[in-house]
Formats: sequence, structure tokens, C-alpha cells
Amino acid sequence: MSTQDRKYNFRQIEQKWRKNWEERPINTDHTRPKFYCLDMFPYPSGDGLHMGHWRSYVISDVLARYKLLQGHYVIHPMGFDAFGLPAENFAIQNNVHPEKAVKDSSAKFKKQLMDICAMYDWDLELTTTDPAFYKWTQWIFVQMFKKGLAYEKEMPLNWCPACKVVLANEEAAGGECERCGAPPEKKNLRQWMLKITEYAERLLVDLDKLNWPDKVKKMQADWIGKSYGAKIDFAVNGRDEKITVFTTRPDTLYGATFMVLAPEHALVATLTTDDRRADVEKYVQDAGTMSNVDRMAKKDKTGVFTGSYATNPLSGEKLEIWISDYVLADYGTGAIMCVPGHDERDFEFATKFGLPILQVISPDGELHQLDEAYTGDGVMVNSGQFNGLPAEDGKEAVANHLANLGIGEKNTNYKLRDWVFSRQRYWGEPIPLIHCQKCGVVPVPESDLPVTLPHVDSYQPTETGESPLALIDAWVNTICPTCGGAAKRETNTMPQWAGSSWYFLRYVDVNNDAGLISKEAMEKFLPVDYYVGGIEHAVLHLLYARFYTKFLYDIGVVNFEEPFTQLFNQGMINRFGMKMSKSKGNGVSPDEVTSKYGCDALRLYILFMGPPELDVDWNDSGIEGVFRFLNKAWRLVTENVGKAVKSTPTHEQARHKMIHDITARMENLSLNTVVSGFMEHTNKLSDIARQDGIDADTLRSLIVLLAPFAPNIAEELWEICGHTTSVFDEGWPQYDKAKMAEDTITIVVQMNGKLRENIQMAADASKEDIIAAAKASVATRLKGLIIVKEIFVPGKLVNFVVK
RNA sequence: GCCCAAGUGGCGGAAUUGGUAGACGCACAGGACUUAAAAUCCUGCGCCCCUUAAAGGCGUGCCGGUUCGAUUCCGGCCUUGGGCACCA
Repeated sequence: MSTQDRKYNFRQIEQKWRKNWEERPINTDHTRPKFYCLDMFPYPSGDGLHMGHWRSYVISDVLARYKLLQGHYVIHPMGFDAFGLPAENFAIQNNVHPEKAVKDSSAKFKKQLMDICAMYDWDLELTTTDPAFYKWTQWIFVQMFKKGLAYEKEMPLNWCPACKVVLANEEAAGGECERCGAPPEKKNLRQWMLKITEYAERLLVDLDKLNWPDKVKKMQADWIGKSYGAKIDFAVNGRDEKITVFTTRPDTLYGATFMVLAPEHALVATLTTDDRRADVEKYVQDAGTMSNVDRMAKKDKTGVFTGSYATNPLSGEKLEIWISDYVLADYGTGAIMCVPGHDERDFEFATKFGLPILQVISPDGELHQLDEAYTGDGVMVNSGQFNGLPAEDGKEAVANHLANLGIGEKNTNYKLRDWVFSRQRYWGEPIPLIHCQKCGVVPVPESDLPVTLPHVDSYQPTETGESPLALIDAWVNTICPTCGGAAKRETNTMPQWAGSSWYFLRYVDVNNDAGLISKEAMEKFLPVDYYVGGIEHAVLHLLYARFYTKFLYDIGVVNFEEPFTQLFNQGMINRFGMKMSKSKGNGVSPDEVTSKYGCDALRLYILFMGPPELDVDWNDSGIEGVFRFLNKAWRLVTENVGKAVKSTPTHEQARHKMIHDITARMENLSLNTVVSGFMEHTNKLSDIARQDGIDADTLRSLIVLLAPFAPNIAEELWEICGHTTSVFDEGWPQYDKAKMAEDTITIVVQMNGKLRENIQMAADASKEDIIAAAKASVATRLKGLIIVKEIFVPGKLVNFVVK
């Protein structure tokens, strides 16, 4: 072999193996047990692939290749989530059609994805904007509509009066329109809603089944937000109306001294007296212009009195009815009974506006001066017949009492709200419904799906707030599938979530024209075994996908209720303490790094930077270390191959220890320490090689272990070792604990828990021998001291407690 | 305000059930090889005391506790990052 051949030429190697894998795929044996390893598919933005994508995709690819070596058939697909606002806005700004923009971006992404050398099965590729795909996105919606899960409702949306366009929350953030800076208003528009709340309980309970990070499960549970309490009716004085509130603390009802409605509450206009009307209307309008984020961040409580009164149903007290933005329209009933004695926010409000504060719960049964809301346990006081009852029992007792009186009931409440499922935008799946004067809303017959998105010249939002599709008469006007009469198509489109809520099902039967997925493919390949992606999707995407899966289970399309058995969320990559991004100018392009160091080096470095689940900082010079390691491994193999060195116990010990360490760390997904483990063991093997040479078994094990992490160099070295098949045809190496044990062990000698000496002992030395040797090692220090106690930890240490 | 993470050398980080704190790597310094450079190899590298060494002391955000022994467990606090719908 010439000197030239011995140099690690990553460019040549990576080019060669990419081609080889294309020609001879490594993951083809469908008879093996399946392992479905899924990435969250990217949104193909014009900026191209960034380091964050790399991190996620490298982690999943390492896992996929590891499972392949462990004898699985691995489903590892990739696709593009291409509908939605960013693509549409990009298209508008750059004056290209979104279809073309998405096509270009996807092509660029795909090219960059190739540089990761992930073993994606590109035969399974899908794009959510492909009519053959969104046919089934629409089909699912039709099934939901037929089951009564879709309904129309007027919903307040962010509206920019200057741009005349509906704004997404993100576009209206900070109280100004992202495009023109004008303050957005609220505008009521007809929307399609999905009844995800019907699934609230199942979505909550089934979290227990999942092998997901606790953190994510907690976030979902909190989002669903189940709480127990009561609904209570309050009569409005001198009127027929009543105000219904939800409270988790019916035990504090006697302490309710005023009421507050959300500014958006339906009764606000009715209950406002003429002398209060000007103030109330101004307050309601101001609240409407404020974004939710601002409304939440507000420090001081504000509010206005409506001029009307209600009556506390138990105490009979007269209660002022106020309006304040700290009450949210869409939680509970949008109205609350205020118990300033025992709720911090109510206390603050009462103090500011001089409203009465009454103690009704006391820790010791006595009455006290309340300087702040008392939210702890206690017994009921000032509460009529309930006095003396523990507050916990009072919740039930008061609720039952109200139920008997017919003015209340026990109630379970969820924070989860129904899902606003329509968008007044061009770039989304058309909602496959038809409005007929005679028949009402009728779904498009399944045989007519997909309802394709018509090609238009102007895809700018319209001034009425309707989708641009509303302007295309030829498309809008159609005939009713039920009665054959003239009818109009629904012009709203679906949100970006629609495709991503079920795409993982489609990969395994991507070309199926006859159905969403065949029963055979579904049973064989689903559900997803491992899902890898960013923590930013902890709630919305993952909750929607779970909801869709449960619905598809209910209508018999799939036979499982949870789509993702196991989940891993990787952390972000920062640079200079900030999230990497083009706009901040602190981005590092993966392309630059791979051209300088190669794909294998970048894969290893991304893993080596830190624990995969935590945020890490990119350091420009850090990659040198893993690059040197690859060169070292290269030299170790190429300089020792074919020397026919006989295996010795030293080789065996080192080999088994290496297999054990790498496997254990891999199983824990401690990928940063897998890489450091490779460095340690390669250093050690290099030392052994210099002394005694190195045997073929050890080199082979090293190469196979390395394969999931640095697949190109592993294949090349495998070939250099004389193999004609792929390294991925091998099995993951096995270790034998007996063979990895060393002859001597280091025993730590401590005095009062402080390290004093290290002694070397035979691995099989007795406890007595070890203690004797330990005592001898610290003999001079023990002079004049009494050993009170001897602590002996086998294989580890001896600690003398002395005085 | 609420919820969730995380705080260890100059830097990124390591440390199965509590058992040698700082593995591995980066940076830095010194040396070998070289005409020179690159590459490679060797050595050193938490802080204090000390000319050096030995010995010793301190040290995992802060304060306390449990323990023979605490980065690890418990209580209280501080800081940073992420999320949020003031959740009644």
C-alpha cells in the first residue's frame, strides 16, 4: 500500500460510499423485525438546512443504523411539510408562486440532506403539498365532518386594518402588525373548528402508556388542564339573566364578594348600565387591541364596573359585576366569582378597587386580619351551615347543596379548547366541503377527492379576510353532490398542522391510491417506534398527531391509539449564547463544515458537543478533536491490518471492555460519551498496537461499533480489512463480562472520607487482605489515632473512621 | 406571575445504585521529529500555600441538613435558559 493510500481522504471516501449505498442499499431485509425510526420532517424554507436539523437527523440516523446492526429492518423515511404561512409569505415577498418556491426549497433541502449520509429510504419520500398525499388529508377531514367533529363558529381573529389581512399570532406579536406596524384589531370570522375537546380525557389518560420524556408528558397534561370544581349560577339583580361561573373552590362561595366577566363575555353589553357604557366600551375596545402576550404580561390589574349587581346564592350578599382582562373568555365560562380572601388575583383586584374582602377559610377556625389571600388548607368560617367543615370536604358539600337547590352542579373542566382548523389563505389544502342553499353543508364525495388547489396568479390575501380562492368564480361555483343544484365550494384552507398530524402513517404505504394505508402495511410497520425532533413541538404537533391517531383508530383505519411509542427531544444548538440564525448573523453552514472536515467528522462533533437532550454551544475549533480522532482510527486500522497478530488476553480484555462501554452508553442514548468512549478506547488500542501489535478481531469490532456514528469511514476500513460485503451486514458486537475484567483493581484508601492512598490489589483479593494492605498504606498517618470504624466497599474503597 | 430545565477548570463537558471530582476533547505552555512548516508523538495544565518538591488546605451557583463519605439525597435561596392561555 502506498503512502497516498494511507491518508484519510474523507472526500473520496464519502463520495464513494454514497454511490455504493445507492447502488447496493444496506437495509433491505423485510423479513427482520421492523423498527420505525422517524424524524420530524422539515419545513422546506428558502434558507436551507441548518445545524439544528443536522443535530436531530444525526441522532435519529445513529439510532436507525444501530437498530439495523442489531438485526432490524429499519423504516427511516424523510419528507417535506410544505404547506403553510412561511412558504406563502416567502412566495409573496419574492414574487414566485408558492408551488415553485416549495419545489426549489425541497430540492435544495434534499441535496443537503444527502450530505448527512443518513440512510433514508427515498422511495418513501412524501410532500404534504402533493395532491396524491393531500387527497387523504382531505379524506380524514371528511370522515371527521361525517362524525360530527367539525363545526362552524364565529371566532375573533387578529386583523390588521391597514393591510386588510388576517394575522397569525406570531405576525401580530408585540401589539403591532408584522408587515406595517399598525395595531391589530379583533375581527370575527366564520371558522371551521375540530372538536379535539371530545378527546381530552383520552389524550390525558393515555399519556401514561407512553415512553416519552416526563417533561413532555407534563406539558401535555398541563395543556389539557383537567380540573374538578363546580358550575354555579348567580342571579343578576333586577333582570332575568344569570351568570354562570366555573370554580375549583366551591368551598369559598360564601367569600365571593364581587364578580368579574371577561371583556369578550356575551353579557357585557346587556349588563352595562347607561351611565357606565362609555367606560365599559372603551375598556372592551382596548382589551381587544392587546395581544394575548401583552395582556398576560400586564403587571397592574385593570377593570371597570358595569353598573349591574348579582346576588351570592348562599350568603345573599349584593355583588358588583366588573369587567377585567385578567379573566379569559375561553377558559371555564368566561366569568368568575371573586373570592379575594382566598385568591391572590382577586385579592389584588379587590384591594385596588376597594371591594370587600371576607375570610371564609381559616387554618385554625379563628378569624384573622387578611394582609394577603390565604390559599392554604383550613376549615370553613363565615359560611352559615358549613362552618367548621374542613375546606376539602366543603368542596363536595357546597356543590351538592347547590345541586339540590338547582343552581349549580359538580363539574370537570378542561383548559383544552377546540381547534380552529381553517385559514383564510391560499397555500393550504382546500377544505373539501360544499355549501348548498338547499342541503346545507355537504362533504365532497370521496370519489371526487382530492379537491385540488387551483393555480392562481394572485395568492395574496383578500381585503374581505376571505381566502384568495373566493375570488375564483370558476372554482367556487359547483354543483351540490346531493341535490345537483348550484352550490359553492368552501374557500377556507387547512392549517399546516393538517398534513403533519398523520404523515407518519403514509410513509409505509406511500403510493397507495385505494386507501390512506393498507391494513397489511399498517399492521406490519406501525406504529412509530422512535420519534426524534425538537422540544418546540412538545404540545401542539404531538397533541394533534395523537388526536388524529385516536380518531383513525375509532373509525378502524389503524389498530393502535398512540402513534409514537417512544420520543426523544434534542436540544438546540446555540452560538455566542444565542440561537443560531441567519438574521442574527451567527449561523454556521453545515455545508462549509462538511467540505472542510467531511460528513463523518460533523456527525461525530454534533454528538460530541454535549448531551443530546440539552442545548449546546457551537464552538468553531471543537471539531478539530473529532477530526483528529478519525485520523487516528484510520491509522490504527490501516497500519495494523493484515499483520496476523494473535489475540492475547490483553487484546481480549480491551476489546470486550470497548464493546461494553460503547453499547451501554448507546443504550442510554448518551451519545456524547459514546464519542469520548471511542476516543479513549482508540487511544488505548493505539498504545497496545505499538507494544504488541493488534489482532484482527479487535480491529473488526472497532469498525462495526463505529459504523452507526461514522458510516463512511467504517465502510472504507471494513473494505480495507478485506471484506467484500457492507459493514452493515454484520451484527452488533457482543461482549463477555468475564473477559473484560482486569487482573488488578485499584482500591481507594480514605481516612474520615478523605482520599489518602491508592493501592493496587489482585482482583480476587479477600476483604481481610485488602483491609490489611490499606492499613499498611496509611500506617504512619494512623499513629496516635484510634480506628472507630472500618468501611469496606468491595472493589472500590476502604474508609477508616478515626479520632 | 406560573410551569419545566440547567448551574462542575480558561472553554465544551465526564462521573451505573451516594464511594478517587475534572474522563474525553478544545485552547494554552514546553519538548521530540523537520532546513522550515504542516501532520504526528511526548510532557504539563482546578485554585491556594511554596523557589521547587513533599506535605497540607480549599474546591461541583449560595446557605444549611442527613451520612463514615454528597456534583449525587433533603430544606431554603440565587442566577441563567426555555415554555405559557393571569387557568379562577
